[in-house]
Amino acid sequence: MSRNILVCVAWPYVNSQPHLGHIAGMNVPADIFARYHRLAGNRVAMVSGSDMHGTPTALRAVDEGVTPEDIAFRYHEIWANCMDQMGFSYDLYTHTHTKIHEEVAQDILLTLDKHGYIYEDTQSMPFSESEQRFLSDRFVEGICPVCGFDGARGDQCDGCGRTLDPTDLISIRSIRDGSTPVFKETTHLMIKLSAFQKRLEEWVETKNDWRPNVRNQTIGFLNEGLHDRAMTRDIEWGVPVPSDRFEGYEKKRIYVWFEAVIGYFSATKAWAINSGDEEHWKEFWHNQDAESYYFQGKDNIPFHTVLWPAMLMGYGDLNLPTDVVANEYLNLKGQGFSSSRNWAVWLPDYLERYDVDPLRFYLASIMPETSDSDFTWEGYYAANNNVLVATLGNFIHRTLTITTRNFDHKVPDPGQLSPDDQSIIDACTQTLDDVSASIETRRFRQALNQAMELARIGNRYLDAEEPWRTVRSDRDRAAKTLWTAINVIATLRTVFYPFIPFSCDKVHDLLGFDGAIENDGWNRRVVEPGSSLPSPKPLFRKLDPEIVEQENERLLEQQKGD
RNA sequence: GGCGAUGUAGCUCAGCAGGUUAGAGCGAGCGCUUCAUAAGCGCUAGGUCACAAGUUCGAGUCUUGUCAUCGCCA
Repeated sequence: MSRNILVCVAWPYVNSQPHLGHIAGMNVPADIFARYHRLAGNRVAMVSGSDMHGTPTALRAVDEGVTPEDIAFRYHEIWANCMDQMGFSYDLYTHTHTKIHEEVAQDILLTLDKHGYIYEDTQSMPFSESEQRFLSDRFVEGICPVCGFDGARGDQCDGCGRTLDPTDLISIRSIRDGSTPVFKETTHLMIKLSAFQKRLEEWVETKNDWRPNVRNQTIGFLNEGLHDRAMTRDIEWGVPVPSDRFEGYEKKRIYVWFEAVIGYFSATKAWAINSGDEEHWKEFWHNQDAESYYFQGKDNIPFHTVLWPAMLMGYGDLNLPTDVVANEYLNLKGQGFSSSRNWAVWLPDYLERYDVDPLRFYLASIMPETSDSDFTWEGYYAANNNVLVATLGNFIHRTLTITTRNFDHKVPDPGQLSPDDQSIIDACTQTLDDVSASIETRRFRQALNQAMELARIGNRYLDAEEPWRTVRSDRDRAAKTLWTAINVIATLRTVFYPFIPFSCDKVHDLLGFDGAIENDGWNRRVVEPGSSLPSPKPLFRKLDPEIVEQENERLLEQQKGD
């Protein structure tokens, strides 16, 4: 029975270009998951896009003296291009500065209000008299009252890490013009999160298959008790507050924490409209059998396991997350990726010089599923040359080379398989089942290892059967061996497709298959005896060992040059 | 400060309803093979399972405490 699978990927804010740390824990697993499900015959909607209204984007605009739109669209374009080049198979990759997103976000706000979950409250906020505007937390700085660091922001001190309130800052000033703000009362809309406490607790209780950190952190968050939160703020950049319902909010916007998550919903609607069936989104949000998976970083867990579900509950009749797949972080040579310090392998830069699949493969193999992991060029090099080329690529290439040379570019007819041959075919079936089960339960590294194990089985099988020898002494024997090995390749094509789709398309062609892989389903497409095979070409490029040194140099240069 | 996750061979990780000599892949050493992008296959070496105390006939596997890393909250 075909299922409806909604794949939601975190919305990056667009204040820099993407680097490997951004994609390793979110886009890569989400795409593996989505491609697997499509191949398995399920209906998938995979959506995400740029969070245009994030504070970092507005801050960068201040730094550069341009508008937030300029920054947001500049980087959105780069992101969208990279997503495409990486083969991340979004059904829609959009952004939050669209008409439909605005409408949907406002509709959610108004509906929550109609259901009694919105109220007004006043708070004291820094106000710039020179600019006649309120300054949100990140737009003021001053001396930290705890450690004395001069440059602490309104929300946090970078000197000691302490969380702050703007009122705590000594010698508070605006980061925009250095003027000293005064504190003024301002009114905001609040969401009554406390109303959802019990329902959320009961709901989370049922989620036994969530990863331990997701589940426990959510329970911990709920145990502290939910506090109502402001969901508007004094800023010009963002989604306007509906003026026919709320007066005096012309210069306020919906708070980005509230609005950005709505992107999952608005993007599904936008995708449905694009696809020509406006109601199609309901199959993923209303249909109670639909499943939804949210791929996130570990810093975002409560937003997706508590706040967003609360909003959905308050709105009514929308599906809550099936699972929130939160990954840890990818580091770079032991240190966290940092845009500001230019400590990063930038994706556009990578894509200019290297292939996509080796990166997808390496990132999947070191996916930070249970703890932070580390990208190194040594590791990348080794994964490419010692595993991708040596184990997988070599198995495929040696099999096809012997076959095409000795059987006139035709798939040999195996006749009756021996028990040894049959056990290899059984291993193919087993691998399909194993990889499927691992991806279903979101264990991506394990799935990848299980897939690679089949290539090792294939290599051992060839070494044991020695078809290059039997092709002269016992041609029927060689035919059985090679037909069997080619069927292993057909299986590898399937089980690796979620991870390295570009290479699997090539394998599909090397096997002389027609049509698209996705039409073949999650199975071993049986290779027909007598069908013709093109001349094999190596799937992967071997890397020169020197690239390790070069790339490490490059990282240092990049930092210096910044 | 509170909460959560993580800490197992050089590297990446399994193992955790407690039970024979702690496993895999990569890397290293040795050997075999030559169909293959000098790729493949086999064997070997390599671990005080972060540290300490405790429960138990028996603990990477349970309890408590400590330390380290990362994240969240205050």
